[in-house]
Amino acid sequence: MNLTTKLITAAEKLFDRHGYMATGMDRLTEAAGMSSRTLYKHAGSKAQLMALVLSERDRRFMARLEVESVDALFAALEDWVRVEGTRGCLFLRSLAETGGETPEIAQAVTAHKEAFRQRVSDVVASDLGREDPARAEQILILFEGATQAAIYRGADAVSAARSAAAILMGRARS
Amino acid sequence: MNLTTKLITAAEKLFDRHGYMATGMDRLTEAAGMSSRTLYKHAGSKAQLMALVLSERDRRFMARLEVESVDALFAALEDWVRVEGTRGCLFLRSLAETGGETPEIAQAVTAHKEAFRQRVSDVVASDLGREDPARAEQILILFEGATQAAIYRGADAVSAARSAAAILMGRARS
DNA sequence: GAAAATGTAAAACGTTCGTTTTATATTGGG
DNA sequence: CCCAATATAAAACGAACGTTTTACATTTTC
Repeated sequence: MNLTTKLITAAEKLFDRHGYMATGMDRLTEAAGMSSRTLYKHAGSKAQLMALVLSERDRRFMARLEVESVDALFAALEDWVRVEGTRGCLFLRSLAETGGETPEIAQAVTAHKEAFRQRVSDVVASDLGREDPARAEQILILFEGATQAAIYRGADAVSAARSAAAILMGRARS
Repeated sequence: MNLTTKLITAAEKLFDRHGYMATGMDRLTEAAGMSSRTLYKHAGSKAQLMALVLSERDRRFMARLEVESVDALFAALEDWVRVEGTRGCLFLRSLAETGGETPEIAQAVTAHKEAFRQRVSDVVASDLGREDPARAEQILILFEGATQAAIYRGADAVSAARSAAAILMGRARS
């Protein structure tokens, strides 16, 4: 495990658990086990570090969504929250914390959300055997809602979303 | 308009637009048009100010949800995002920004979300003429999802959630 | 019209912020 | 074996953080 990977892993955990702005560079350097000089050589700045974290998280999250049915999509989310916990969407959280005014972060969020939207759309199309943009938008909303509601309703929120999605997909098939 | 109201109004706007942690006390005092001494006499601390903001927002938000049908619930959300914009749920955002480690804030969020859950449950019951906890959970998730998705999908996310809710409620009636 | 309450401006508290610098140690490749 | 390259520790940068204090002005109230 190289230093950059170690840094990004430590940073993701701290940003996720305590927030982006609330996490100081001293905590970052300590958790990553490196000097601030080395940290800045690898990341450039705090905002760029956040962007690196988001990029890595996008890779890891999207890899889990390589499925072909809407039901498998929510099963994947159930796995995700079991492993990663229920602290909401790190992308939208980082956007909110910076007021959308940090270019590197805003850009990483936009890229991820567009890829995510496209993935949901593809999964719906694969499931139905045809495109259905309106239904895909509804499934996306259930997915986001499950992520958000799970913060205070727990993992049950995901299974509730899963069954709602099954009803909507059933309606699309008939 | 008394000073406390003026302070809370200014603080809500700044916290919402730029984030809680990213908003310094100097910006707060300037926007509220008062000295820091007066601000601290009214709010006590920054965390208590955030709790006051959340309490006021709860009052304003819940007042809009005094409806009797699920469709009216989403119509109310459409009005809300038209007036307040699409920056997500300030309650869950404040919780995330503080890592859930600030008691005043965590408590305000818990209280609001429980009241919100109860309201959704009541609206579903009023709409169906009977309790339906599972359906209420699904509607809650659509509501949260619309709020969250609207950040990057715009206000259309709310109407998509609205039509999904209509399908789920139709299913519950038959 | 004195007293109490409530406001102001401004400086200072010690701490932490993100970032850079200086100087030194370790280490892998030609 | 030496030389880049790459790491380290530690101090320092000015600025901003949340908060408190000092000193003074204004308004409200009995």
